[in-house]
Amino acid sequence: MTEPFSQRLLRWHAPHGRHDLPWQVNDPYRVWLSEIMLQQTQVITVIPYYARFLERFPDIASLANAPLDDVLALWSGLGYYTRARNLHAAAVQVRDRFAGVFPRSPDDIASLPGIGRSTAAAIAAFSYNTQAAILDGNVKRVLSRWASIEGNLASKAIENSMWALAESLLPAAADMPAYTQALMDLGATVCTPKKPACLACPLQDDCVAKREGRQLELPWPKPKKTLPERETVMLLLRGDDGRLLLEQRPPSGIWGGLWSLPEVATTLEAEAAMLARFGVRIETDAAWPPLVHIFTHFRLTITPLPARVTGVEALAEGGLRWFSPQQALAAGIPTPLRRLLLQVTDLA
DNA sequence: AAGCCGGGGAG
DNA sequence: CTCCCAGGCTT
Repeated sequence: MTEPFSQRLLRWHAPHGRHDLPWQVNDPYRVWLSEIMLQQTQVITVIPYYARFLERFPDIASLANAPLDDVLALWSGLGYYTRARNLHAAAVQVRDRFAGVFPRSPDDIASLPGIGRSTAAAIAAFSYNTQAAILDGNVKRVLSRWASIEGNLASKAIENSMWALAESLLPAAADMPAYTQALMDLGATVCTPKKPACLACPLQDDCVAKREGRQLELPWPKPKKTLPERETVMLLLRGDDGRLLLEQRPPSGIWGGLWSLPEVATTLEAEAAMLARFGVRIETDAAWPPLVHIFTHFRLTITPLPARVTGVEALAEGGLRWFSPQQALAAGIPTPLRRLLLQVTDLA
């Protein structure tokens, strides 16, 4: 009779798991913040953002009472900016709906914006020893191999069965924090996508994929599609004092809520478009060489177009604002603009 | 059920 | 280059 799934994981985790990550503390705010930052983002990337964020917003109250722009500025470069918007909105809800105390039940936690079933379970398990299962990319890979689950992991049927399996494997409440961490660590360090270290795995004895030698065939790969190509022209509108004119983007969509350069479809229509949209007269110079930015779902070619503003009376309208290069770098801006600004400041 | 939403690490 | 990461929300 082999030891239960959870006990083998716990026994493996004690010597081989990750025990010194900065958010491994008994504080729901820090756990929550880390879980949001870690959504679709690797640990090594998150660590410096997490430290800066916590220094500026040490508790939920300071986050709830801060302007959204300050939150976005600290999120700048991390991507998926809806996470920052939801994080701020959720802090406000904790303040107003839960009297400033982070909620305890998974359902209450998942009622906050940006927190779904898996993230709510992780927060509750780490903070309150709650017996709730997580189901993230790591767990899906581990379970799909261990139980030899075929099919597209994104499909509803597969997902439902994996939730049920994950719930059935939970240990006693006191073991939930270590168990939840162990599952993540196993997926990140042993049951990896490319070269799983099955001989180091505590689940190798009853892993169906291992037994059948099909570790590399599971989980099924996501159907891939070719990246669409898009193009845009970003206006480098500089004032006599060297400042740049930025436009705040709409709340939803790419780079939602961030400050970026005004965009037009083509270099030829730049002057007419700026006049029509903002009542601003500009004169353009020669375009700079384009730079390419890769998203998950498309490839964006950006042509920087330097220009001068010749009529400034309408600038209060339309979400436009002057930024010095240093101010812009400290604001919530998308990564390609950060790269572009570093070129500009080098030239200045 | 499928699409949208960033950026970067790793191989 | 490709794959995918401590997913959730919208349609």
